[in-house]
Amino acid sequence: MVYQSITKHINTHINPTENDMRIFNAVLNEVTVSKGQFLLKPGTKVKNEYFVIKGCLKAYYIDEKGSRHIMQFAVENWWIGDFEAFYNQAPAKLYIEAIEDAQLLSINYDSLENLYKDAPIFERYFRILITKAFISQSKRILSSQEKNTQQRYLEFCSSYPLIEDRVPNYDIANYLGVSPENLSRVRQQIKS
Amino acid sequence: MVYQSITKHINTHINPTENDMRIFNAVLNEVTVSKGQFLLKPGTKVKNEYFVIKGCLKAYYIDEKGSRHIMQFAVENWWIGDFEAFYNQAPAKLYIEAIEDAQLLSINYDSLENLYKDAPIFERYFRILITKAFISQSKRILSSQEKNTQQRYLEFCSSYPLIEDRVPNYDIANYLGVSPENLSRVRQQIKS
DNA sequence: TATCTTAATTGATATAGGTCAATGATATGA
DNA sequence: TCATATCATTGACCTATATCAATTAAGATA
Repeated sequence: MVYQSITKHINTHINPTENDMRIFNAVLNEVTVSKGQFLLKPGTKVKNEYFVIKGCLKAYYIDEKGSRHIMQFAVENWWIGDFEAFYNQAPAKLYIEAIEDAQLLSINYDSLENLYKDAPIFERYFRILITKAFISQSKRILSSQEKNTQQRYLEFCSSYPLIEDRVPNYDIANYLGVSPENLSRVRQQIKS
Repeated sequence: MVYQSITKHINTHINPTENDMRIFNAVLNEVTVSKGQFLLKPGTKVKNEYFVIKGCLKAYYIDEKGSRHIMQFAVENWWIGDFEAFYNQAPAKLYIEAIEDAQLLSINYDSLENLYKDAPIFERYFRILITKAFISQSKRILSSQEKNTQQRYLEFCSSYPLIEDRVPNYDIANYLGVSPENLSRVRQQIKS
């Protein structure tokens, strides 16, 4: 059943009552998106954040020069969204695109605010999640300053083995902030 | 009085009762540190996070090669700490050093966990703060991928005018992940 | 004020990684 | 199965920035 994975995820972070969980499940909606399709495009108002039940997605920004920058990948049991736009209830800046057919649960902004009122323990759940996201972003910043492409690629592969073999190399290169040509050469070096 | 600035900061994010504030103020401790002194060094267990009442500080990491990487500056009304180590109750990886004589309020880990129990609205306060920190980190990552040194420097100056004229240029260069020589040349270009 | 230390600048050179272009290799879909 | 599009690799060349070294400027201290 679709709520199984998110229930498990929640229980690894907080201890909600059955009632808390009833309230929580009631605000979720099921969403599916097929490979290559978009969950979000820039300019549209960001109503939802998404929890991945099945599949693989990427969130990216396209700058004025037309260059793409992948902010985040998501696979099973990850949350994904345009966090800034969601938080500020502003138009999206990001694309969210399915790399594989995906099944998700969505929560919308107003429901979430109500949830915080009706079941405040979820304030804690999301505080913990955002804390962890903050910490991994800190590592990403440090890594990009401290390490060269090869070290960052190897680090990516060992940190996210479930992602590495499900997304194309040029997306990994992009996430790391290097050109696909450069990543290709680095991968050659690693082999030899 | 020392609690004035933090009380104001809290009230811009949440609406605590007087009792909530009493509980909160009771867990804070006053700390002072003079220019060049350390609030934290790697290896020591991270007991506290700090709110800046007065002064300017930097948090940085020194990697295996001996290179320094500034993760964060803090001036009045900012929180600073080794967030990862604090969250995991692990030994510090960061130095926190005063750039100016500083006056701070500290909150320790156990007190904070108790605070969440006794005055759960602070779960919301810190969720909001960490959300904002997450968003500005996202921007930092994007900026480092999308923009050259000059653009990043100008962006830094306009985003953090209160910091720009209080910290040395080589610290700004370091925060941006470029060499001081490079920043110096970029600053010349901007003038002309 | 003079001295010492720290920070900023400037010059010369090296290099990681970017860009452009072409070719190979895989997938995808009729 | 063949045709087409997508992705990965390779080569040649270029550029932003790093690094090393020296000099100048600005702060701090006695």
